[in-house]
Formats: sequence, structure tokens, C-alpha cells
Amino acid sequence: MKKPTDNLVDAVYTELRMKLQRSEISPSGRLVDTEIAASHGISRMPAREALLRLVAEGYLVGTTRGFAVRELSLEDISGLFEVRRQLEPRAAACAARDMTPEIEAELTSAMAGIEQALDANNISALLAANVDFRNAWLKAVNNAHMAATISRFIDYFQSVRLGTFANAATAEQYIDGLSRIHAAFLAHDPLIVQDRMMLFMFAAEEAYLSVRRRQLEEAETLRPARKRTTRRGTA
Amino acid sequence: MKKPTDNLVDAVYTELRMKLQRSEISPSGRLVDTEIAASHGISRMPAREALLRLVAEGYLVGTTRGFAVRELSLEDISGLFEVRRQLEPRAAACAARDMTPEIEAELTSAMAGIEQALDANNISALLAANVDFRNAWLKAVNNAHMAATISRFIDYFQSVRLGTFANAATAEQYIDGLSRIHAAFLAHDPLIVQDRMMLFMFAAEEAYLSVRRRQLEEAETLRPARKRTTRRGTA
DNA sequence: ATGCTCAGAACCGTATACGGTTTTTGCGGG
DNA sequence: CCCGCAAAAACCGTATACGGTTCTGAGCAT
Repeated sequence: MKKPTDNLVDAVYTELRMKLQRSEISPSGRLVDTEIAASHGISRMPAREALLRLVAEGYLVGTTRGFAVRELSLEDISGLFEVRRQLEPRAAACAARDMTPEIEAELTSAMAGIEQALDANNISALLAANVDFRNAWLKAVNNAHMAATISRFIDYFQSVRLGTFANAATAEQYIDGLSRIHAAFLAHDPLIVQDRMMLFMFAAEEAYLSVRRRQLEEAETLRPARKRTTRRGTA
Repeated sequence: MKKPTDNLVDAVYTELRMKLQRSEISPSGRLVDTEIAASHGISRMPAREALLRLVAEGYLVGTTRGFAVRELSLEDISGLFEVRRQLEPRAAACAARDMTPEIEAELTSAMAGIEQALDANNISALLAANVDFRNAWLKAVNNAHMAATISRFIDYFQSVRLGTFANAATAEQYIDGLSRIHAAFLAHDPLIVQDRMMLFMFAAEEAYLSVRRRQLEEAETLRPARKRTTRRGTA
């Protein structure tokens, strides 16, 4: 029952992180350490530490009643995208320069998965393929710190992501931008990758902002004045 | 003895973080949760959680014998500076654009502190004033995510920083670059701030690389083949 | 029926305890 | 004097326990 070599908190952490990436945790659902501990057959501490780590990294917020995925404000989205615009086009250009055939194949397979999922209207598959695509080109980024930072910033958008693909026109535009980036990767042209990634960033920002704006409006009309006590800040 | 409003782990975390910023923890010294707990009159858990948080953020590494400040490889330095080059010039330009008189005063005061510390050959004061200068202009950055990310990346260099100022010529060049940035801030010229910050970044990278290279050589001659078991990675 | 109050539950933060693993250290032999 | 070996210590990871705070919901009053 005990494997001392690899610790439990990392296991719980990576599992939760994966679930976050795949939008399997809704902002309304509460994460409680005791529940996670019970479902894994472990004690509270590892589960709690994993949750705290996610809080420290900004993915979750601690409320008085369990942990919840962090909801991004419009300012958050703008700010996060400003950082992403500084990093991702450049990093993608590096990736295009240093891309190996294996990674190219992964990229193409992920792209195929995305188009397939779009045709089948399978949102969860679309999200998964999307993550695959991102991770594929990030593997070609030699700078580990750069890749980790980018990964982090992308993952913040979990809570908004689902809604982005609800609108068919937006989804199509999104896929189009991605396939153009993909083509540039295959052409091994770092500069075109950089340009198209930058365009993609701006389009994505617009999409997320409009989706989130709609979400906020809906929430406002649904429950006019509901206080959500949040004790622990993002530090 | 119990203040439930503000928790102990945050207190320990911020204290350790401050000490790290000020280079008050040497890479050779080991941080042990029980010691920290005892010195604060608390139990192991808060101290331990604070340490784990610092590990998760990449400031510390967990060894089999306590925690230690992370030692940067030459690749780490290059990679970290690549990210910094993408972020800091741009952020500084934004800060120059949105600077308030109060922050300007802080900047000038920090700059004075730096020159004073340099004249007095007071390294710890120099480090403190350096942190002040950085924090001052970062306060003018409206984008909280940008500021936090930059802060994070700068703090990684704690373990190398002290040696940077040992060489008088390097120190002078460093201060000169900083004072030129300061002047550009005062002139409210975002573009010049951006350019000078970029120049500063390249110079700083060179300085850190050479210092670290020397450190590594020294360490190698000192103890030829000493294995340092590090269990927990940077995730 | 609606608003208020108080008891109970849920959950967080911290403390203490225990087992396992790795490093150190002290001792005896080469 | 140096090297191996075994006992002991140090430290980490996990489990369990307890007190405090906040939310909830039922009962009571208006």
C-alpha cells in the first residue's frame, strides 16, 4: 500500500491538474480535501497539500467551504493574454526552428484530432486534442522555464474554455487559426509561426473576453447580489 | 497564541521569501522544517507547507537532508533570461508610461540607496536597495500577472546574486545600466526605458553566467565527484 | 408565511505521532 | 591509517486528532 519512492501529494496534484486541463472540474463544484482523501484511500494531508499547491499557483481559490477553480475577471484575461503575447509567439518560433520529425507527427495527429472532434461536435475530445497540440509544440521548446511558464498561463483559462467553443463561428475561426499555425510549423518557418501565433493570441483574447463577459452577465442576472467569501488570496 | 485570521504558513512563507530575496540563505545551508518550526514556536506542518510551496515555485529543492536553495545551471540562467528579455523591457515600458509621482520618488530613493551602498561597499544594503528599485517600478505595472511573473523570475537569481557584485568592474557597469534606466523612467519615455532595459538584461545575463561559471569551476576543483541526491524535481 | 436565532454540521488550520529511508557515525578489522 | 559495516540519528512523508470558524437549516417568534 505504501510506495515511499513517489509521494502521494504529487500523484493527487498531477491528477487534479489533468482534470483542470480537461475542464473536468466546474467552477461551481467544490473541492474538499476530505473527499479527495477518501476517494483515494489516503489521509487528508496529501490531498490538502496538493490543493494548497494549486491555490499557490493560482488555479484554485480557497473559500470558506472547500476549494474552487478560480474564476477569471476580465482584467485577469487581458493581463494574462498580455503575458502570453510576449511569450508564446517567440517560443513557437523557437519550436518551429528546432522541431523534430517525431514532434511534427504528434502535431499533425493532434491537429487531425481537433478537426475530427470539431466535426463530431465532441467538446471534451476537442479540449483533449487541443492540449495535445499545445504540449506537442511545447516539447520542441528547448527552454524548460519558458515552456513551463507558457503551460501555466494557458492552464489558467480552463474555467472559460468550454464556452469558447459553444459558438460555432468562434470555434471555426479558432480551428482555422490553429491550422494555419500548424501549416507554418510544417513549413519550418519560424517567422510565419511567430506572426500567426500572435494573430491567434489576439483572436483568442477577444473570444475569451466575450465569452467571459457573457458568463458574468448571466451570473449577475441569475443571482443579483451574492457574496462569495474568499479568504485566501492568490498571494 | 492563535490568530485564526492569518495563518502561520503564509507568515513563514513570506519570511523565507524575504530572506531569499536578500540572499540571507546560502545554498550550502540546509533548511529543515523542524528547525524552522522550533524557532517560531509552531509545529512542523506550517513550516513544512511553506517549504513545499517554495519548492513548488522553484526557489528551493528538496534533498534527502533538508531543503536547500536551488542552484541554477548555466542552461537555467540562459533560459530564465530569455523569458526575462521577453517580459521585463515591455513591462518597464508600461511602467514608464503609467508611473505616478509617488513611485517615481520611491525609484529615486532606491537608486540613491544603491549608489550609497556601492560607495560604502555594503553588499547587503545594495541587495536591499536593488529589491526596492525593482519593486518600485513593478508597482507601476498595472498587469498583476505580469508583475508577479517578473518578480518570480528575478527571485530565482538569489543564489548567484552575491557574487555578481564581488567584481568591482561588473558592479559599476551594473549600477551604470540601472541609473540609465532610472533616468529614462524620470523622462517618462517608455521606448527608451524599453531599450535600456533590454540592454541591461543582456549585460546582466553575461554577468550572471560568468559568475556562475566561476562558482561551478570552484566547486568542481573543491570536491571532484560528490553526488548530491535530489529527490523532488521542480515538477 | 416570513424573518430571526441558535444548534449542528462541514471544513480549515494546526498539532502530534509513527514508520520508513537515507545519511552519518562509531567501531572493529585489514 | 584507511576501509567496510552496523547501529543510531536525522529527516521526510503520511496518518490521526483537536479546536475554531463559518455556513446551513430547523424551530420559534412575529
